[in-house]
Amino acid sequence: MSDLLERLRGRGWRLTAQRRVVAEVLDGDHVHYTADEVHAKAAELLPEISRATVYNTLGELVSLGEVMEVSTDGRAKRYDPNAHHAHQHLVCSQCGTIRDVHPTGDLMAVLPAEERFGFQVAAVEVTYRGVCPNCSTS
Amino acid sequence: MSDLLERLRGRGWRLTAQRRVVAEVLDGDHVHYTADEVHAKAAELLPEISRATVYNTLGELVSLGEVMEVSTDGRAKRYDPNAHHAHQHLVCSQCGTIRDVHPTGDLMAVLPAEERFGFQVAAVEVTYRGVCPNCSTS
DNA sequence: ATCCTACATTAGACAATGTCTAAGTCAAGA
DNA sequence: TCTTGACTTAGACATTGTCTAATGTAGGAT
Repeated sequence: MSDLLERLRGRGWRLTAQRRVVAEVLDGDHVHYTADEVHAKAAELLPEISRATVYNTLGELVSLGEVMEVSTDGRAKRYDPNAHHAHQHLVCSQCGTIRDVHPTGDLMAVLPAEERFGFQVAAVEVTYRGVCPNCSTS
Repeated sequence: MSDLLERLRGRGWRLTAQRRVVAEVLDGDHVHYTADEVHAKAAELLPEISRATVYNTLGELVSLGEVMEVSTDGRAKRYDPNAHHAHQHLVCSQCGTIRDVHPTGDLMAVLPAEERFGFQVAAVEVTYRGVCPNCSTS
């Protein structure tokens, strides 16, 4: 993630303190924050950052393909910085914990041509749901 | 869908005009309405029906396993009455059209045990994304 | 057929999440 | 250092969903 900012600057991104902070919050593996969580954590580093800027910045990172948008529950969208490594998600039905997972095989190939209805299919998203070890013991 | 109401009455559901109308709106294949769309269509049949009742009724139908909740876009949830036939969804990235599709093979089986992190995995949801024939020609 | 009562419905306030606008600020090239 | 177009801000607004207290009613009991 450290070269993310350089990469974006190469694409004409103006480098501001706000964007730096948002990128810093999203740094790391297995990060799946909501926009408000990103805002809260960013505000610890840069108290005057506004909600609108966080939303704008997240939207730009998604458009640029640097961050994945995940909506596993129909509530707030979550932002996953692990966009450069294809993966899917495993979600706990009780506590909402999200793990990145890697199913085997070609998930696109299992959709037969006659089930594509003339669509040009470009992507597949998979969400596994279950109960995590923490929730199943308590 | 015609025996849905009977089935639910057998489970102790009180049969009201409002619930009848919501069930009628959801009748059919390839239906994927939002709660507000259901409300609008229900209000054509029963003008005084309230939003709260539609939300309540949809929530109950989901709990009872008669209707599936689908969130393909992080916006409004959609309600799919085709809950008794396992299927997945193919969504147009441009116009949002949703088709029911049936991938081959066992989607659960492609998640290796070492990728389950101790979860008891119960369900899998797949969303294919692409451009529909209508949008790709225009 | 009528009555009772627990369950269902209603209007509207409230909550959560996301979008937009107009005014002020600033990064980075000239 | 200056300038300018891109960025940020506060807060209004929009969308979607939830909750509450008052009122209505389905269906069993009589």
